[in-house]
Amino acid sequence: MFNKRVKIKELLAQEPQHQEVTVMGWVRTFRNNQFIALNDGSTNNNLQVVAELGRFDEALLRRITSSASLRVTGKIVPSLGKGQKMDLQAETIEILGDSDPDKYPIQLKNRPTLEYLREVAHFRFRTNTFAAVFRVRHALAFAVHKFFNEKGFVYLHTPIITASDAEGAGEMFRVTTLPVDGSAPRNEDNSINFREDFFGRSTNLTVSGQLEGELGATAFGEIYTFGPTFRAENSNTARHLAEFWMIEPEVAFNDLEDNANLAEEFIKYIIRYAMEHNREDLDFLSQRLAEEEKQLPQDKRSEMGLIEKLEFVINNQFERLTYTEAIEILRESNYNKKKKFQFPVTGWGMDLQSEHERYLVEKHFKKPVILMDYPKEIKAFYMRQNDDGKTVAAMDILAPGIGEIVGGSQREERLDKLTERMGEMDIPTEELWWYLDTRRFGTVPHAGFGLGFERMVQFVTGMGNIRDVIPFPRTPKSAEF
RNA sequence: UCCUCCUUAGCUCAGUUGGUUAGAGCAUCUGACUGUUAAUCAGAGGGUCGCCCGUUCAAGUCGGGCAGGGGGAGCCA
Repeated sequence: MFNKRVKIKELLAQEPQHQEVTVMGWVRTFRNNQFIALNDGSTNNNLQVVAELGRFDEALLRRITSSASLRVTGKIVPSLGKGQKMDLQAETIEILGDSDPDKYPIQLKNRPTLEYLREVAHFRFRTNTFAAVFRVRHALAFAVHKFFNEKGFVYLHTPIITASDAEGAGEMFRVTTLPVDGSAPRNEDNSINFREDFFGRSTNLTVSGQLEGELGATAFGEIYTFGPTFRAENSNTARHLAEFWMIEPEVAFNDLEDNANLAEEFIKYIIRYAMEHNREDLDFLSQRLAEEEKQLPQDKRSEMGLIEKLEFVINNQFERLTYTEAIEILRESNYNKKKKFQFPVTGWGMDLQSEHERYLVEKHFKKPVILMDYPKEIKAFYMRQNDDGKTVAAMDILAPGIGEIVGGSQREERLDKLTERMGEMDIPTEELWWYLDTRRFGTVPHAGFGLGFERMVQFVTGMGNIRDVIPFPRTPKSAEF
């Protein structure tokens, strides 16, 4: 009985010809004691249910309130009104669940802010903006798997609990079953004795699946991971989360250029997929963004609308240049000469500040930029050393409005070079014996990258805050829901 | 973690140089109307002005501390 319902999205695609249907969903608005805008989450477009005057009990109509859930049966007829092509002429209306309008926290007519909706995140999917965002998120996630599957990659589940703390990718969350009240077993020097812990050693939540990914790549040829990642950094920004989802492909026999090609093709593919399958939601989000930007001063508004921006990205080559070239552009820029940068461009070897990256992406090139070959001092130990002795085969992709969306590199496959670098950077080689073994037995050139999924969702939906593109955000001092 | 701004009704916000009973729109409730499109019209209820301490005859308003949130920065994806 219940599964006989028709989805509103399918219904709206049909022609009204007095077909008998059952729909179920949640009330968005109830106008004129007669017209119910019903939404079932399949689309932002509501079905107009008409409860003919006098046909239904006063007591029943009283219960049709914002977000009450209904089962309605009736006939689909051409609408007499102007805003929609069809109505559902209700024959029976059943309240599945009441919603007390005095207590329900979201009144759509009040234009609740994104910040407020974050406080009632358990209901925010019932708003058009969040419904659109999370349907697009779904499409992008699905496209990730589709892309790699079509290319023959193996989806490898790397561990969420890891023992190595040698990756240097940031602060970690400890995983333990030892008591936290001070009664944990101690060593002679009073440090915690983790041999007594669940895993018999100190463990953490993963900050990256890359090292394990490399183990897969050097057997399957190409793998990707797509899973949760955890960073215990005290980062309070619109683009950081303590728990986020990362996609990490790793490919044997690829060099840095292959790596950049893969990343660019991948990004374009998943955007195109969302454009083809979720056009309505993207149109809605594009409009939402335009509305929001109307309130900004002219010079702060985007030059392109959301749809326009996405089309531009999928139809144009990303700009590729080396770190060294980027430093030159920045040094020669009028911005730098007029001392408009907060951090002056001092010269080769400096780490790029986000204002520098933004200048390159948003002012100079006005498109996504792939920066390659960074000084080895500012990059991780596993990146392949270039012949110049100064740089490593690193690659960052910077997206307009978001900043770094991809970080990757060709990996150092030469055992001696790798261990030498680990020594210089105080990375314990003993702990990573299994990682180094790939360089001892059949080592191959290989490369990979990490793409922050939420940042990608931000880019595609135009949402300014990363907390609004993950269903239940985890950030410092915040883990409700 | 640093800089900066904010916190007043269920929501979004006004609130003057400190001064009597703190306002509006929307939401909610009651009534009217009935092919509406954020329906409309009339009326009603709704406040420990984030929390604590201080200055003052008097604090929503001034000062200090704390908490939460926004924007920017760092770390990064």
